[in-house]
Amino acid sequence: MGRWQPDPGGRLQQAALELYAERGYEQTTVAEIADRAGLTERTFFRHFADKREALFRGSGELEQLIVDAVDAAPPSATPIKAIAAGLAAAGAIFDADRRPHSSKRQSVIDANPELQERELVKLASLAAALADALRRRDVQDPIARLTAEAGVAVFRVAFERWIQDDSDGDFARFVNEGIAELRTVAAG
Amino acid sequence: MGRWQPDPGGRLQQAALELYAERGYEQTTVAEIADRAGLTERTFFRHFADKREALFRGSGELEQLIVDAVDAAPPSATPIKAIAAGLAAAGAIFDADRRPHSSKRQSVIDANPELQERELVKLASLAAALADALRRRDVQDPIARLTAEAGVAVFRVAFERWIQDDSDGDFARFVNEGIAELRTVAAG
DNA sequence: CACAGTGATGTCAGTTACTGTCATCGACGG
DNA sequence: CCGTCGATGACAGTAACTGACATCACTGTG
Repeated sequence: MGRWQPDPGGRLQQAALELYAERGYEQTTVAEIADRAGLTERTFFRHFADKREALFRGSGELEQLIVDAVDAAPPSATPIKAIAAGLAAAGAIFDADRRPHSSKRQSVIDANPELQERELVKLASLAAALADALRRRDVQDPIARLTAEAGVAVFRVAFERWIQDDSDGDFARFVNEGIAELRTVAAG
Repeated sequence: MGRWQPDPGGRLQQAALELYAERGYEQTTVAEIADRAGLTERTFFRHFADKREALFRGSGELEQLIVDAVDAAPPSATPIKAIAAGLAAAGAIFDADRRPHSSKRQSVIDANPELQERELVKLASLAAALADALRRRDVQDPIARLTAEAGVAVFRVAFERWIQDDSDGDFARFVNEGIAELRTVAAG
């Protein structure tokens, strides 16, 4: 059948997103996803650890992009500024990937608790990676960890605003807004 | 058989914690848990939505306790101070529940990604509830949300320190330390 | 142009989490 | 003593996920 057609992982991801959006995550079986991609259920599980992961392809690359940007921040930058620079770099993916795709994917996630659960894992992974990046900048714990967690909170707020935004603002702008608000919070 | 013996939910929770600790979460089947509790697998799923939930009994009550304490904080308290008061109130459960139990439970969670995933959900639920509590205090978004997220980060750090602490410090002390460090972070 | 090697896929059997349905038990009020 | 009711048991079924092995298509080598 579909043996040796290109990018099986990508086809599976696309099929999963479509089916999750069409009939809901729970109402979709892995066999159906594999069918639409011209593959078998067994092959699905060779590309993705479980049914949820099909929606989180590329999350590793996004994390790496952000971490690299934190590493690239000048040594003189404070921890929170380094994090801000890292998060702003995510715009390179988001602004290219385009909002419609991100929006569709996010609405699928928002409609299902299991997928939200997995999203939390990805964000926690990001937080851990950011904390590590700060430690490489000789930031001590718990400053490193708290800054990383706060940074992820800013990331979430910024992403949400970016998705809902009409005025075609770029992602970095929303990050900077969130950082400014974080300062206000902690000063209280 | 074990019909009509008291507190079936509690017995199931206890059996689950023991088995997860003895042979690991994945190596334990729900049927085994139910067996040890003198019940059937079907009854397990009447008390818990899934295999993971057996370890998170009472998380709702903990959340309620914290939220109530936030609500009880004086109107003059800043958002971050109200959150601090709420988190400190969790000591009423932790200091009573005693560290050995919390410690055993946490080591089981730390040994398994699926359980960590569920723990993240509970923390996210806490964050959402804290944000709601702040909004009831007329705190606007995104201040409410960011403060709540930062508060949960403080909670995690405090809990970790409390578990590892030798000197019998109470939970509230670690919360206040974390809050102080959060201020340092954001000022950077 | 054969042909062996290699990695990805298909096939199949099996385990287990989880659900729906109905029978049954034990407490409790009348 | 009896009927009601909530909790449990018994049983069948679905679907996620895994292990083992066969098979396909591409690769290079002669």
